[in-house]
Amino acid sequence: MKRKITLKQIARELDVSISTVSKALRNSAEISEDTKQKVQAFAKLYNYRPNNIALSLKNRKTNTIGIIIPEIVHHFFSKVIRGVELVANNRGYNVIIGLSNESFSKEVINMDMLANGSIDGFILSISKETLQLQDYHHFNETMSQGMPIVMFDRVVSDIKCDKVIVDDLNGAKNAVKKLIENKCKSIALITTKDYVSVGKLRTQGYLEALEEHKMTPKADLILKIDDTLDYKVDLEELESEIEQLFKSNKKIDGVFAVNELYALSAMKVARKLGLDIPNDVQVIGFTDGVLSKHSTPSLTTVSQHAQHMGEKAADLLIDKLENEINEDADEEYQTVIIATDLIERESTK
Amino acid sequence: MKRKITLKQIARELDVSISTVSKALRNSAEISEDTKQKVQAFAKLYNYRPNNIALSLKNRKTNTIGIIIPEIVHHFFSKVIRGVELVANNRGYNVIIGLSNESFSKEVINMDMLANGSIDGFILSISKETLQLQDYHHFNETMSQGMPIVMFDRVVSDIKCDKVIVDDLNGAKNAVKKLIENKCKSIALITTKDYVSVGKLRTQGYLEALEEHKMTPKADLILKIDDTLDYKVDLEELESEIEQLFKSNKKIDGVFAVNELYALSAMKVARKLGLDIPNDVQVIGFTDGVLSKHSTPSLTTVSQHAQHMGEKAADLLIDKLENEINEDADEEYQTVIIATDLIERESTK
DNA sequence: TTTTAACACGAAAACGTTTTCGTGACATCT
DNA sequence: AGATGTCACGAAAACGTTTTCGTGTTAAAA
Repeated sequence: MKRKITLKQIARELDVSISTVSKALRNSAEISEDTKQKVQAFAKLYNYRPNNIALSLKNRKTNTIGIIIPEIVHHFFSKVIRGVELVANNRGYNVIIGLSNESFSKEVINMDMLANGSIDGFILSISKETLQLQDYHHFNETMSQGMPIVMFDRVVSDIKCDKVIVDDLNGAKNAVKKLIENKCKSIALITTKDYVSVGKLRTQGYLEALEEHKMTPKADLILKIDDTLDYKVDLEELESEIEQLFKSNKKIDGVFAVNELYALSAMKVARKLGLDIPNDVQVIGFTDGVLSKHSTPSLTTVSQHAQHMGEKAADLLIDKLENEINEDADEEYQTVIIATDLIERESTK
Repeated sequence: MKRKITLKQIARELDVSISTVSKALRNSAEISEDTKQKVQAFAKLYNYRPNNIALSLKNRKTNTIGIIIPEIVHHFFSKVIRGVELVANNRGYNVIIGLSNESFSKEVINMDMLANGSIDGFILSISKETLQLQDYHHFNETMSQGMPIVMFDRVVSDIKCDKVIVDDLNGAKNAVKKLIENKCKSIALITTKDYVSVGKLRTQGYLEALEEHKMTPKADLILKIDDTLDYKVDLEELESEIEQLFKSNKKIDGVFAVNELYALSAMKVARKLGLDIPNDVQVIGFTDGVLSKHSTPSLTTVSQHAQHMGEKAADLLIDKLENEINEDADEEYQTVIIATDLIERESTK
C-alpha cells in the first residue's frame, strides 16, 4: 500500500535537491553525467512518474477534454466517442465523459462540474430539452471564461463556436431523390418536431428533393413525432401513429425516416399491414445504427460517419487549444460539414 | 477571453488576504459578518469556483475514476458506462474513459496514462488479448501503488481485487434448461474459445444443464469460434461455420449462443436453410443488445443487467476510496454476482 | 489601570512539479 | 596573481487551494 514516489522522496534518498532530481530526469545539461545516471536509475527502479495533477496545476493545462452527450447507449454517440478518444489519445489528451440524458439541468450541472479547471475544453451535442428551452447561457458563460467548445451534430446557430455537423440537408435530399428515381410516387416523411435542428434540416432536404422533381409535398404525408424524450415514448404509440399514417394514405410507396427507430417501426407497421418491402414500400433511414444492418429486410441508410465526426471534433478542439498558446485573437470559428453516404440495402430496389 | 477568477485576485481586489477570502467563502466563524458578505457577494458576481486541480493536488484526491473497456460501440459496455456515470456523478466523481480496443498494449498505455495521479481508481474489463497473453503485470503494479481496481464481466481469478460479474454459469444453465423444457432434444452451443472467461463459464452452464437432464453432450454440437478480434472476423466466415454446424447435425432443434452476434447469425443461417424459428429451431442468446429486441423473430435472451453492473462497480470502487481514508488495512475483496433474467421473446416457444 | 479573553485577520506551509536565478568551487587565461 | 569563465548544483517562486498558527486590536474582567 505504498503511495507513488515523488521528486522530494528521491531527493531525500539520494541526498540532492529536488531541482537536481527534476533536471536529471529531464536530461538537463546542467547536471553531471554521474548524477544523472544515479538519479535516473533510482527513478526507474521505483517506477517514478511525474504527478499529472501537479503538472496540470503548474502548466494551467490539464490535457483533458470533456465530452457531453445526451445518451451513450446509442450507436451514433458511442461511435463519436470512439472517434474522440482515438485522436485525443494520439495527441496526448484524456477524455472525461458526461451524460445529459437529454435533460437541460443535467447538462448544466455536468458542464459546471467540469468547467472549474478539470478540463481544457468541451466537445458536446446539445440535449433536446436545451434545444426546446433555447436557453444557452451555460455555453456562453463557459466560453466567456476562455474555455473553448466544439459542438457536433445537434448544434445551434445562436452560439458562435467551432462545429462539426453532418450534411443533413443533402443527405436527406439524396435519399429522397433515390426513392424518386426508384419510381416512388408518394413518399412519406417521418421526422421530429422542428426544434431538433437536425430533424428540421432533414425535413428541408426532403422538401427540396420533391421540389426539384416537381412533386408537390403533401402535408398529410409528413408525420412529425413529438419525442420529448426519445426511446421513452413507448413503441406502441409510435407504431400506432405510423399505422395511422399508412392507413390514411394508402398510396404510400416510399418512406424516409430521420432516425433508425422511426424507419424500423415504419417497416414493422408496413409488414403488419401486409405490405412488402421493398416491392410495395421502399424505406430509407437517416442513421448509423447496427439495427439497420441486421434487420430483415436490412435497411437502406444515410450514413453519418459518426466516428469521423468525433475525430474531426477532437482535432478541431485540440488545434484550438494548442494555437491558443501561440497566437491569440484567432476568433475565427469553423464549421466542418461531413458528407453522408447512401448505403443501399434490401429495403430499397 | 478572461481567465477564471482566483482567490488571489479576489483578495487583491478587496484588499484582504487570501486566507480571509478562502475562509469567508467557506463561511468560517473566524471571519466577521461584514467581510463575509462583501467577499461572498464579490465572488458570486464574478462567478468564482474553486479550481479543481488545485484542490486535487492539495487533497491528494482527484474525485475522478477511470474506466477502461475493450470497446465502446457495444450495448453491453455502453450500458455499463451509463451505470458508472450515474452513480459516479451522484457521489461527486467524474469519469474518465479509456478504450483498449481489445489490445493488450493499448490497455497498458491507457492505464499508464491515468495511473500517474489523474484518477483515484479504476473500473475495467479485461481485453481479449490480455486474457490470451495472461500478462497481468499492469494490474498488479497499479494496485501495488495504492490505486484500487474493480473489474467487471471479464475478470480473472489471478488478480485479487473487487469484482462484479454476471452469473454466467447459472444464466447459461437456465437458458439451456428452458430449451430442454421446451422439448429440444439436440441443443447446439455456439461459444468462444476458452480463454474468454465468460465464454468458458457459459459453456460450463450449458454442459451442466444437459447433465442435470441426463443428456449427453456431443462434441460436434459445440462450435467454438476463434474471434481473436470479435466483429472483425467477417460475418461471412462466421455464418459459414454455423452453416456447417447445422448441415452436419440435421437434428438440431435448439441453439444457445453466448453473444448476440452468434445468436443472430444462427437465426439467419437457420432461416436460410429453410428452418422455421421457433418451430423447427429455438434460439437463445446471452446478450443485452438491442438487436435482439428488434430482430424478426425477436430473440429470447439472457439479460446481463449491464447498467446495474456499472452502478455496482462504481459503488464498490467509491466505497473503497472513501473507506481507505478512514480505516485502512481493510484488505477484504468482494465479488458481486449479478443474477441474470431470461427474457422470453419470439425465438422460443 | 492592568490582565485576560474574544475577535478578526494575515503569514506560511503543504500538495508535486518546472524553471529561473544565484553561487561556490574550480580551471583557464592573461 | 588576478580576472574571467565553466560547471554542477541548490534556493525559491509559481500554479490555486485549505488550514494551522500566530498576532494585533478591542472589550470585558479583576
